[in-house]
Amino acid sequence: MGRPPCCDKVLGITKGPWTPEEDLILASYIEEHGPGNWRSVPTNAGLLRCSKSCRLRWSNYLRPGIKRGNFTEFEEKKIITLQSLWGNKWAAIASNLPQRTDNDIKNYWNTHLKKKLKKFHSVLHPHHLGSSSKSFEFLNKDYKRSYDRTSFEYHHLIHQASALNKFISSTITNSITSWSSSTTTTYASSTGNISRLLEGWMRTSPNKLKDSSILKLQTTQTEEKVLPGGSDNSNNDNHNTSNNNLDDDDNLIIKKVEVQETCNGDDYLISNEADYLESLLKFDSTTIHESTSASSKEPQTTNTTLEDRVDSIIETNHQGLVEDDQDQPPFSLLEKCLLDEATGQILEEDQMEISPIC
DNA sequence: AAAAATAGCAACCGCACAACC
DNA sequence: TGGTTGTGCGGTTGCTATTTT
Repeated sequence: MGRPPCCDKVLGITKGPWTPEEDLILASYIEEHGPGNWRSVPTNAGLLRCSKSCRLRWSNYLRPGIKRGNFTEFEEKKIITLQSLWGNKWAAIASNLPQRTDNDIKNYWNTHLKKKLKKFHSVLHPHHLGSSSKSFEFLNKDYKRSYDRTSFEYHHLIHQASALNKFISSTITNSITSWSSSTTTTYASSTGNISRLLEGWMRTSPNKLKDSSILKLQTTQTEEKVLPGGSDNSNNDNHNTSNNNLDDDDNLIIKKVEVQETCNGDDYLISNEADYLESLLKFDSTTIHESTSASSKEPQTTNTTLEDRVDSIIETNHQGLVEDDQDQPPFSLLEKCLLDEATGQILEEDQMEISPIC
């Protein structure tokens, strides 16, 4: 069976980068008719593009409300956290960052965050160099099954979670200064995006739009100001990013020294596991109850052994994954710890809770 | 100053799945 | 019930800009 050939196999279909004219045509059409029925969009709008290409262009670039440019430290830590929980579920992650597209997040992960995590992994496991491309999959994997508390994996998870927690805290703290000085740009509408495009296009092709009606359209249809600097702005963003990367590299070096200083023996593992488990137990039992078991109203006892408590945490976490109809997202305490301790007031900062993965 | 290497990102590709007929 | 279509999604590619040599 299988799908018939995509329309982009048809001769005469334009591929490659979109021109400002095409963007304008598409945006105008969507604004008039609304998104949907993409099959008919190229024909009706008079575009020599495949429907898929139109949909992607709209959803990843022209759609109103898309924020482009630098990711904030809050967005960054949210991506790191969610990726560690869900893996490469970019659409799900993007749903928690409404102004970002899945493609944008994916690119940012692949070009920035993955490198940071790779370095982090190499610091943690210098003897496992080269196997760090999936640094945090241990969380995602372990998230999906129950644990044997006597197993090596269990202790390894606790250890890595502790290290991850510290890493995120360190990265966030170190990046706050650099990120806070950078600015992000919100493109409130598709016409705003097109204005930016036109600006950039005119810079590279100053003669192209000399008498273009599109230019007139741009200046008359939108009251929005083109950002000062236009494409230069993005260049500045790139510079900022580069500087940030340098900063992060320095921070990672410092971090490496710190880790090496504290990783001098087995005591490190034991003490940190103990510390981390202790930190887990500091959570109010009501919080555990509310975040993982909305259906049960029974109060949680706090007079239990450490092992029992951890078992309870993991068990409720596991159940949380199974029960789809819960009001609360299936967040484990471990994950909540990572989230809260690593990011400070992550939820308070933004008044936005993380949606459960579908 | 020029060539090579690298980074960043927009766009493409192909699979999966649900809705529809 | 099975085929077709539309859409969503994640992985990958290829172009351009920037940095390094």
